[in-house]
Amino acid sequence: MSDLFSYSDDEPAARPFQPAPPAPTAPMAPGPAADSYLSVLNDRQREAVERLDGPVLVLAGAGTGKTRALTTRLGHLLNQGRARPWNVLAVTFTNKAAGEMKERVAAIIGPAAEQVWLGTFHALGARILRRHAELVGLNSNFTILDADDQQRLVKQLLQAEGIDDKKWPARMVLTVLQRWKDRGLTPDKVSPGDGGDIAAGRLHEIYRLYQDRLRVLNAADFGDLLLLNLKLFQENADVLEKYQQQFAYILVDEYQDTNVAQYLWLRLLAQGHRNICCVGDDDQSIYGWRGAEIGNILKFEKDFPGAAVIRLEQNYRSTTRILAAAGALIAQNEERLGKTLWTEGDEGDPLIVRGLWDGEEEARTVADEIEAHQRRGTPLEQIAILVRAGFQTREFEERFITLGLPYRVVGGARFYERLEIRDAIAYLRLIHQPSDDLAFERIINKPARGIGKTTMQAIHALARASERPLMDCARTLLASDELRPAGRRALSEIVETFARWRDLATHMPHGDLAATVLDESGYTEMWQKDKSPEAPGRLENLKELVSAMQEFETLGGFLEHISLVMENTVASQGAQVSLMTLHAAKGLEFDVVFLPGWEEGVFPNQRALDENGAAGLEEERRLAYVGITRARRQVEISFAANRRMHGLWQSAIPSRFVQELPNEHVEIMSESGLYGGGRDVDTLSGRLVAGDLWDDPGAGDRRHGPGYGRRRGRDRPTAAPTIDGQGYLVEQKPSQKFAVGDRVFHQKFGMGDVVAVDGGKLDIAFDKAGRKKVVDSFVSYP
DNA sequence: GCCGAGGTTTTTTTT
DNA sequence: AAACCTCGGC
Repeated sequence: MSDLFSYSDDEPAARPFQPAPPAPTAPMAPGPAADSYLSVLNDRQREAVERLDGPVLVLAGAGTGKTRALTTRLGHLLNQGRARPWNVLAVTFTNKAAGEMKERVAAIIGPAAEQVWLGTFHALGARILRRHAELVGLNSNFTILDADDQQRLVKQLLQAEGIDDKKWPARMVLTVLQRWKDRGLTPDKVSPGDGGDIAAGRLHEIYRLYQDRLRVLNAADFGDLLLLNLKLFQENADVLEKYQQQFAYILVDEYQDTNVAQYLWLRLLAQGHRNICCVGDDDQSIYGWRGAEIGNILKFEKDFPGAAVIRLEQNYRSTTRILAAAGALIAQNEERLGKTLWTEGDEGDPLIVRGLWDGEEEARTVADEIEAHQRRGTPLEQIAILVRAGFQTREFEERFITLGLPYRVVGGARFYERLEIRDAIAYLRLIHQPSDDLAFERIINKPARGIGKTTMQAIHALARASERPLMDCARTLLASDELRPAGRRALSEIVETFARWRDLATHMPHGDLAATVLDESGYTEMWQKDKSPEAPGRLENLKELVSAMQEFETLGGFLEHISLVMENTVASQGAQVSLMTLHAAKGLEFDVVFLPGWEEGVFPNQRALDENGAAGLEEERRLAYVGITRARRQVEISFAANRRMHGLWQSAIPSRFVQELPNEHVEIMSESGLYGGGRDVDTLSGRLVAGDLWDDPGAGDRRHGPGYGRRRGRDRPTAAPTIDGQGYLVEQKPSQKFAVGDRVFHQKFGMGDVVAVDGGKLDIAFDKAGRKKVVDSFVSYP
């Protein structure tokens, strides 16, 4: 019996898609309008656009015009009259991608683009769910919980169940729950043993409690938006059929990032017309940690027999050397469909790889290089620094601030995640949806209005006993004699005020409502009285929130926006260098890309390696591939020999990815001694030589001297670094063996005693620098 | 219920 | 090193 609701890893779907119907008999006659947008496409892209029927997989390498093909396809099928806008489902992963697509489609077909079901998986899932919420036990005004809400909720559950939330942090518990949801597993599909010993071996129980709690709160988390769609479709054949009929054409962007739940959702919806077109690049699958199933794209042809597979391999972005380097790197991965990018463009410059002494020097060097690029005419907004993890931006920011170099951090702390904004939203949520206990708890006594522990305990006790929302219980308690007069008065006042606001919400524009609420609640006043330096900024943010609300038709619409979109509202002003994580950079391109922090443990990230082994390494490598392929003209990679992490110095060795780059496309600029740590350069397998400026590791202050920042190409000083393509592949000499108690010398930290030995890593108590962990090759006997 | 001292933990990536 | 948390004193 077929089971479209379940997923198997290695077998084709129980009831696979039928082969594509034969291509339309009458060839389409492209009108003049069609010509204009089709003529700019290459043959492959054009095929991806014109093959409208049956399942199609477009394997689109980086920079091959993937978005253009997808968007044009959407415009084309509407333009051809194949479907009405609302018969098309177009799914993306990010709101940004959705917005871009909407814009481009509008350019082809005009305002009708608005009618297309175009959005992220989550936004579309929510849209469908709101229409049928009652069928899955929710009210249509359900709240979408954000990460913070979820975590608080799990923490409460753990504590209520007497599970040590130190040993099993809510964060960790939630991650596993989310992975289950990503895989389409509802509590009934999870066995008691599946959680391992997490949450004292009671994770499945916690999962069930968590879901129960969400129902009571009339809330859904991100995973539920998909999961409840599946439940809805599974239990209501008529609803499913309606959508299957409606969506005559389905388009999916970034297919390599879909998780199992999303895959099942698509597979169900595609059953109606079987016109599904997925665009993706297995080499850019970098969301495995979020449940993305690279297998979805790898087995597309099995799932959709007869699927047309179209490869887009002509790259319009990068130089041949960048493509060659990226290609050689990614070729080390086993799990891939295989693509070879090519370009008609220039050869370009080699990639630059720099070994530097420490993180500070790395930041200094990158900043100087950026200024050099700027002088040579590259605008700042065409330069990006891409890091593995968010915290790595800090060193660069500090350097840029001292230099006065304008920069922006993309995807950092988000507007809607700020404390004051979350508080303000909690007020609005509670007005919109009185059973939102998380919002209730957040603001019922903020600002302090005399609702203390005792009152809250009474409310909680009743809520637990009656399984009713806190706001309800508060009201019940007010009608009883349970509360002490002081608490009662305070509670009564705020509860009544909320009732009044709720009434106000029905006739007042919600922007005004928000202003009124913030004012009357005393929330604004609380920050006005606050003397902390952040307070004025917070008030600014609140004002911004109120004005942002004006753009929305309804309060519900606004709340949906903030739960799902959550994008940074900071508009980029003027020319700025971009600073972001590799993940955030996907889909973007820049003339010049800096890739710092290429050290083992940092990139590839140690935890990715520890937790996911070979698969983790491959994902890290794909991340490197994404990074390199962001660049049009120039890539500058760097690694530091020493880095301060968590307050202590750590030594590191260059990332294995450095060595995986092809010699002929790489130019090495390393400080002498960096690889070997005090060892003579001659002991390296080649001639890794640095310029004279770099020979003295203590020359920190001289590094801004003449000649700095122009060590490439024609500008290179005559006594310049000799770059031998074979040179940098460092043969680590067998490490010298050190023993506990040895007296040793380190270039930066001076003399010290070995306290512990762990393989190649030494724990050393330095006389001056304190205790550090250091790789043994940086240490020698005095 | 608020504040500060002291101790601990942090850093993977995000719809 | 900085941010976060917890606990004890007011």
